[in-house]
Amino acid sequence: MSRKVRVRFAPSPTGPLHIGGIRTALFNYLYAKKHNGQFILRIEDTDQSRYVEGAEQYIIDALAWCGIPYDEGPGKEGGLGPYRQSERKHLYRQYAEQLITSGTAYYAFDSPEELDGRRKDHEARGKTFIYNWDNRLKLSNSLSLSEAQVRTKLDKGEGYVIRFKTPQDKTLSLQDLIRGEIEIDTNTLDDKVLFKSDGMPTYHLANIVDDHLMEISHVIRGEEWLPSLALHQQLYDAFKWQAPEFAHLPLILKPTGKGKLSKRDGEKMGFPVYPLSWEDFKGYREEGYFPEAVLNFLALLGWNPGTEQEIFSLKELVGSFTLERVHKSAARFDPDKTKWYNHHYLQQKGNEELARAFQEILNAKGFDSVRPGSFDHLVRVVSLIKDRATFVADFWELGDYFFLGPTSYNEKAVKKHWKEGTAEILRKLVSELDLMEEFSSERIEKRVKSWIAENAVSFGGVMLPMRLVLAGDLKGPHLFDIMELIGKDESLLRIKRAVEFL
RNA sequence: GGCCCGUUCGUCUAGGGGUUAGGACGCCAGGUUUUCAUCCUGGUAACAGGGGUUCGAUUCCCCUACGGGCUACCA
Repeated sequence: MSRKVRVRFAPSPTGPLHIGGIRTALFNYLYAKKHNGQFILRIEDTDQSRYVEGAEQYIIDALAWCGIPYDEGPGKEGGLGPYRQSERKHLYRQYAEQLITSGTAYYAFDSPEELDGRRKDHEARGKTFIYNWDNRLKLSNSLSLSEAQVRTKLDKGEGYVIRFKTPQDKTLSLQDLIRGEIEIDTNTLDDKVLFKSDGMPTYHLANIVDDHLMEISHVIRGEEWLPSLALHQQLYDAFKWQAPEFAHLPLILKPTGKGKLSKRDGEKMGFPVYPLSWEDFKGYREEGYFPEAVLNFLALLGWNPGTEQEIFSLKELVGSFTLERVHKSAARFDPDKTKWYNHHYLQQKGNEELARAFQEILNAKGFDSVRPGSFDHLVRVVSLIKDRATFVADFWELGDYFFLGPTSYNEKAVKKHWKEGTAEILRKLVSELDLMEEFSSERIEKRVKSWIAENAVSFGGVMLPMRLVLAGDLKGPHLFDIMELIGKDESLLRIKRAVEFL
């Protein structure tokens, strides 16, 4: 009864994958790995007119960046390929014809223009035209025409499509792993095109044929496919093939407003909807998100383990994932939570790793070395500021004063903390600190504290202005740590400069 | 319009015939930090509405409303 688990992610290369697609891929991957099965990538490029250059590579790169590798797919033959439908083109016609022979499909000669005309006509009258049991005998097809007429048309090479002949007056009982039983009255269905006049199959045919040939056991896809389930199930029955099990995932909706998430939302609201950048649209990778954060967030959108655990590694997800716990209802995408996850994962990273990433940003800004010293120094900087960072790129904003003296001072802070005697106090303190040999955080702290005590000045009256002149603002980690890291000369220079300036 | 799917705090969600309806994000407050942030503690806030069934319904059923999807020789 139970088959070997083989699932597939089957995107169409019509553009970049967005995070909804990534989540579908992820759930397929999790299900496969949970059951020691295979995760297959199949490129559904049967519509030549919508093919977008680079989209397939994008899909492959995106999956790789996310860390959900496929076991079989383009460039990774598994014996049941090829995995690009355009390369399987020759396979499909025979299956469509097989259905004609068995009486479950028929040739239709109506031109797209004719059909379009009918649709418009019906629409004008407030009705909807669908090609179905009710009207197919009034249309031009091998059901309404005589055998001789059909023969003639075919011989003449007239364009045709092959349509599925939906049965009449039947109630279909469909099973969905997430939604349970769904009943459909076949009279509400239309006779879908299976094979197009350009010699290519439609999605429906290619999908069923390939899933069968590739021995797919479970079809896990977005909810937008739910209406097609009736057709697909009937196709399996018509071929007398064992159908895979189906699971339709809830959709991902935009953060606010109506509708499902689209690429425009990210643009408007300032968060990525794509894993990788695509043209003008920024990707998660480029915005500084970690793949583990994206995956963790996506996994909890529409699924939960039933416990209060929120942090999951991919491995843990594989262990906990079940389709039974996938939701029925659509989920709104929440950019804030994604950031929270990223903050969490950033804290998990080692300082060296983060320093290396930060180094790249510094290089780009023209700092090839931070201070004589460098990498170790950078690691220390990172260790001091990382807990307040969500992205590696935040490090600059958070710690620019480690690399550059302030070019301006926070006005409000100056107004509040730069009093009349402040300059004089700092001038004296500089002379005091100048005597120091070992300029370590600990020593500086000791020295400053005792100096404050001896001179009977207030702590805040010294510390706040000092911070202001060293960092340009009232922000940052322990002041003496900052001083040690930027060094004695630079520290004193900054103070002197400020005393003159302010 | 037709068909289908759905509906617990603002958001992601747990729960399930009798609960103070739990957690997380966000937000707010307090604490820590003589700064800012992190962090810690606390707080705010929800069962769409109406009918049933039942001793009792947020939980089961029906209707309505609302949300969403599909309705192509696109996937």
